[in-house]
Amino acid sequence: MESSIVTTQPLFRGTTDRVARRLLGKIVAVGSGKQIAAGIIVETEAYLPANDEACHAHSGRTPRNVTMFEGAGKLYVYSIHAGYCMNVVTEQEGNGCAVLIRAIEPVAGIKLMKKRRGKDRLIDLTSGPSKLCQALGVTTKLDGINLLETKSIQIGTSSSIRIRKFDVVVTPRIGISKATELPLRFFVDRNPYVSGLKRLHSGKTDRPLHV
DNA sequence: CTACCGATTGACT
DNA sequence: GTCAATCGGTAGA
Repeated sequence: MESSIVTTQPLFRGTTDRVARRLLGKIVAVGSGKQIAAGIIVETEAYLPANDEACHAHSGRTPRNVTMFEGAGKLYVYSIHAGYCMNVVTEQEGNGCAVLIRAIEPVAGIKLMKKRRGKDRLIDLTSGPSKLCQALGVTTKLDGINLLETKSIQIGTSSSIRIRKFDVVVTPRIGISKATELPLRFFVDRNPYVSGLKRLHSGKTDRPLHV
């Protein structure tokens, strides 16, 4: 069921906010065989190349954010507090922008994710940017990797995973102190794994994407 | 070198 | 609801 994720270059093409929207409903899979862990992306945020004070690249290159300037399709992983956050770099080389993956719905490797997280309930595995990195085993070792070339981590579609039709909700980004008004957070309406304030959903959060 | 600070999480009132 | 632990990155002396 976790077989062959199809990753295509057009998936990461276009403006950062468009890519953030497009990544909803796509599969992210890390590892292979018995050690695979995977989920469906249900929440993202866009960090723009210009006029975005919340973007790590806003003040130019630093050792941490170099990957953000390496063009669409690179994986940008950084450490924050006691964990990691993973992003898909967007747009052309030199722009400095990315899409943060904030939440996924688990679909494969649940046992492995529970072990890595030290939690047993599904809702505690991947309902936040640092949680999902821990569940998937993503660290800064994967920073800078090219998603179009590697098999260590794959983001795309899978013919063996059926995705339910879904509505998208757009809100300001959360957890930041600058540029807090820009509507650059995208999430799957009513999906229980979305992080943050659940009252922003249109109804009960009981609608998994995996069917 | 020291000091400050998060694109967070989890424990607690 | 509030709040502190945590640690690598960053800026500044």
